[in-house]
Amino acid sequence: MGITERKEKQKLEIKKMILDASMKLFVEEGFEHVTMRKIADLIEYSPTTVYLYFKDKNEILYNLHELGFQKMGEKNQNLAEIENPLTRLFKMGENYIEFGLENPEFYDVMFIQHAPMQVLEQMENCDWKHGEIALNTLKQTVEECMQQGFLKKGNIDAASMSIWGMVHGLVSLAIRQRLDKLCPPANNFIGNANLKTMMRQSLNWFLNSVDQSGKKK
Amino acid sequence: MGITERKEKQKLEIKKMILDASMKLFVEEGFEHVTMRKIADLIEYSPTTVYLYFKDKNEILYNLHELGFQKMGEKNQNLAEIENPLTRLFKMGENYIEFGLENPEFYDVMFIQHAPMQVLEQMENCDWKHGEIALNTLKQTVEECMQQGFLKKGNIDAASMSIWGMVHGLVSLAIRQRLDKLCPPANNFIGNANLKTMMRQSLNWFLNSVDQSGKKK
DNA sequence: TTGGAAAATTAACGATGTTAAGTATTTTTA
DNA sequence: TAAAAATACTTAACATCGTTAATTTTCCAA
Repeated sequence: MGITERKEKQKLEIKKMILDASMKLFVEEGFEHVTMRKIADLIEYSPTTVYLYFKDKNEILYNLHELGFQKMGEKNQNLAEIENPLTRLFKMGENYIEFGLENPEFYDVMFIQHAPMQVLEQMENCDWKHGEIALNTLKQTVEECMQQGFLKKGNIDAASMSIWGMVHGLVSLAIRQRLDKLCPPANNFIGNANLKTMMRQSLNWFLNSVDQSGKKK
Repeated sequence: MGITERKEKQKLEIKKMILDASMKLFVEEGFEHVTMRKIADLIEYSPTTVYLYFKDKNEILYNLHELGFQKMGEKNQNLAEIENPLTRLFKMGENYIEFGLENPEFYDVMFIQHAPMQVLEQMENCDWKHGEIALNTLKQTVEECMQQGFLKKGNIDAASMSIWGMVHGLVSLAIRQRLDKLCPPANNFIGNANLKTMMRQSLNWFLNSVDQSGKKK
């Protein structure tokens, strides 16, 4: 029955068009410019048509949040080959910060906006799959670090949360303009080298202080 | 000329009424329920009257953000008496986390929402005074910790940002529902003891790992 | 008492997300 | 192939939002 098959393909195509349009809007014009009507304009359909493919705006944002995790995953492909778990941990942090500063709109919908979590709450299996996966790879690395004496042994969950918290804290403060006026040269902006350098220094200080393996280097 | 004086007092009173109404709304009903019309309803004036006392909604939110810092300052009065800088640092973190979990709406407008920073950008002297003051007391404590050998000596700014980043990261992840599904007992909610305990453990692990003063205790 | 400033209101504009009802289009059935 | 049924899409509308312009009411001074 090739006919329903084709129809489903068309349906998926339009879904993709909608998501592409949303992405274009929020990457190029920022989050608040992602509106149902502008999306409809871009794909040249009427606003209500969008509702035939997505339940509501939150569902669109949920899908964008998923695409964000996909994009972040791609950036993290350079981690697998790093043997030393502490070096890997540092690179993970560096990747995370870079991703956030380079893709502030994606970062926003992944870790700051309410919308995707609201969608999650109304699903039958309402786990935050993407968050769990990401956190688990962090935990794994933290565990390796503890086993090899790079990190003080202790509650792996607590330690992982510290580290995630730290990098998320830096990135989200930057994205929400809390560091613009605080970091030395007054004219910082997201993507600015100064900001990134400062954040890398913070990460560096943290991991150096935390490193228990005698004096490394 | 007591007449213009009284008028100014009345003007201030209405300003206060507006801010009180806004606070009531966002504390009791959450951020997105703070609307100009609801504020007007509460103070029993027409919506446009609010604009005679505040330039726009952002300016109201800016004032709420200021009140938040005031409230946070009150909570931190228990710090002055703590001699040991590392103990003080821990208490600072604990206070910060508690404040965030107990006043999520205040925390939101202080450290997450765009609005207050947008107001700042259009002021002549556009420093983020409140942020700077708070960060400076943190820096001071970090410096003391370094001088007394509790923390690895290094860039004070970087170290301070690490610590602020960490606690802000934890609180903002919690406030934006990123920890609800992640922390063991599935039914976490803001204000929940589990969440708070987990965060304290993270803070604890962090500061213990970072502590350089031989084996304390 | 009246004229003018100050304070407050009404009405409206252009957005927003979303729903209900109606129209085209396409597919299935007789 | 023509009628019936299902699908796809649009138009119109609702309630809400922040905000501005024009208008009315209130109040004080000459």
